[in-house]
Amino acid sequence: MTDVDDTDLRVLQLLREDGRRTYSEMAQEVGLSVAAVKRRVDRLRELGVITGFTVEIDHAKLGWGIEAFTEIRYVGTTGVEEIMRDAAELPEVQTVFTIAGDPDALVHLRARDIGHLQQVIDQLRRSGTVTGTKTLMILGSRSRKN
Amino acid sequence: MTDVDDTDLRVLQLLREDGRRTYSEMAQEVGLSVAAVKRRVDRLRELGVITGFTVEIDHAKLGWGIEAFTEIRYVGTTGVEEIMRDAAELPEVQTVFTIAGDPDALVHLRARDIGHLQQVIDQLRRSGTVTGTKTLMILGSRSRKN
DNA sequence: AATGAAATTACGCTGCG
DNA sequence: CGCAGCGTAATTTCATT
Repeated sequence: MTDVDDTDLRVLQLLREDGRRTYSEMAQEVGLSVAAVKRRVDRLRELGVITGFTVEIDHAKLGWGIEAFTEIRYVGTTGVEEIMRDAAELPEVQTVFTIAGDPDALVHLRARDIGHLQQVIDQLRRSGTVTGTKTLMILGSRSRKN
Repeated sequence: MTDVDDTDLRVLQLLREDGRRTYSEMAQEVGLSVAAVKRRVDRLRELGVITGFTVEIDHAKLGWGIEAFTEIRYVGTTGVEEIMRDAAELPEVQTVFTIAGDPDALVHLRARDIGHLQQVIDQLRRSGTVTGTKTLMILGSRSRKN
């Protein structure tokens, strides 16, 4: 497959913790030169292991305090591509997961308030071939930090 | 609460697209000086709007091709903190979401293969006060890129 | 209070061994 | 992979509105 060694994994780990880490800092951590670390990161990008870098945002602080998952069921003729396209259009949709079995999709949503959430769910239900939804309200979450 | 203006939002958007963008590049985009953009980013970090930066990884390319959500139900006496702690221990657990109602938690998992996934689910079921699980296998996903 | 310009420091990048 | 040199970016300071 792809040959990624332990040093690559350590570099990835360091970048997961802080995606803006400097090469110099990582070089010290893994005991290589700055150039060597840069070459590894470049290579991981070319391999497609690293798909990008991004900022982590506290959406609640931006006034988007509501978070939910909505399970969606579609009529049997609906294709995966169609599901993805429909749902991923809305700005409130964080991620669309297509699922094997039941439900057909799981959509991660963010909204300003409950009213806004209801509006988004209504839009999802209206779009085409949806037969039903079930929404799970998220109270909190914890991602692995280390 | 927090005053975040349109320029801040544009900077956040630029950092969402590429978390390693230079201040110079963003400065040109938003029509401010490099120093002004840096100060805004620093301020957004202090406000807690920006919680960090990270790398986006194609886990399948690292041999973790299996992705799933597992809904978990607990006995009535189980507290939220306990749920978080138990589940977030495992390295296969990406994120633990606590849910209002039924189920009690939704856990985003990654594993190397189906056998590995089953092993992880068994561990979750064993840990303490779990009364039942239902696992949704993820076939694909699409996050909002723009 | 937030900005831009300038100066200093640090880092990114490339070619060569 | 490391080293070295040059260009670019980050960061701090200072002056301005």
